[in-house]
Amino acid sequence: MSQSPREPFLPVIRLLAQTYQAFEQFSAFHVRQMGLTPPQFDVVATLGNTRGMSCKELSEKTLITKGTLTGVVDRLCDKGIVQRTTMEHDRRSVFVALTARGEALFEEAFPAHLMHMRQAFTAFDSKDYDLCATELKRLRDAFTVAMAEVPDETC
Amino acid sequence: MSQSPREPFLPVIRLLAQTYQAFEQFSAFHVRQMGLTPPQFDVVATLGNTRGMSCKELSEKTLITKGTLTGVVDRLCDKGIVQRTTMEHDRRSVFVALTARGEALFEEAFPAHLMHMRQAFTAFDSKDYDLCATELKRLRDAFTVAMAEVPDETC
DNA sequence: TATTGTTATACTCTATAACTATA
DNA sequence: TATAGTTATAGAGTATAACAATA
Repeated sequence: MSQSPREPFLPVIRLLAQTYQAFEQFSAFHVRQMGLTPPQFDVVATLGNTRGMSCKELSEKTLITKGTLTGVVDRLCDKGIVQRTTMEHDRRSVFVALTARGEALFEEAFPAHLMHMRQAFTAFDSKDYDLCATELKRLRDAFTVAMAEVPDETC
Repeated sequence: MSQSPREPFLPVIRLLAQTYQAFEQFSAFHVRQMGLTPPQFDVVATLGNTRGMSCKELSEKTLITKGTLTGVVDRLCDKGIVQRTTMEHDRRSVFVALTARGEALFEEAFPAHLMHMRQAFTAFDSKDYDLCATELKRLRDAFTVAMAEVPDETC
């Protein structure tokens, strides 16, 4: 039923979507068991093993836009997992860091999450990882380059 | 700064997330220019070149759960892009199809979207597509298998 | 009883832009 | 003026479960 591949990238796009959805489903399933949403877990994982960072930096690393990040951080504050402090040298900046409780959650949840994810890779050897990483990198860069060339079209 | 790769799958997961985000950004940018959200476009693209299908089938193809799908289809109905009809032989089912206007949108928007997406793949040859597809398939199946083995853990 | 779809909750995230306070 | 964050809007998608109609 599939047409002749006049658009040879279509299967790749479809596969990428399917792969990500499968990953998301598998990952989010476990994340929610820890009482976090995927974006919240993303923030916690980013703050883990650091002393904290500004909202700007956090936004860049998680790719969550600043407006949305405020809300996500709000909810993590409510849960007592992260805390905000204004920075001394630039009082426009807000420093976000894990609380003691957040640290504890990270120490426990992150390894547990790794263990969960590891189950998906039991059949992979180091050559497989390399191949996979190489192809993903190529794809990622293709989209990134294409996106960088587009924005002018907006106006 | 990156630790020794005790978890060799971590780079792969990170790359997958980055790749999908880059794709999403590039794709959604164009989808929104057509006045649709990504899930709405997904539905329109699935209905395109078909005579329509039940919500159940639509839900399976788009991976949008039935509860959410009702809302997405509602909004597409409001826009006059799809229409619902109850099915004769099984009156529990609802048949969803593009309207004439929806068809027109599809005929115009889908090729335009393909052209947009094609820009990301200018550097790919047929060998690249194959490699990429192979690795994505392996990853997708790994997550799918792992997910299938997990649910019992829930109880 | 099982299935299809809608409804009802209650959140969470999203985009966008205006706004505040610094710098 | 420019930057970092927050707030304000207005949607839109999500999970979940209860529900109605039909099979």
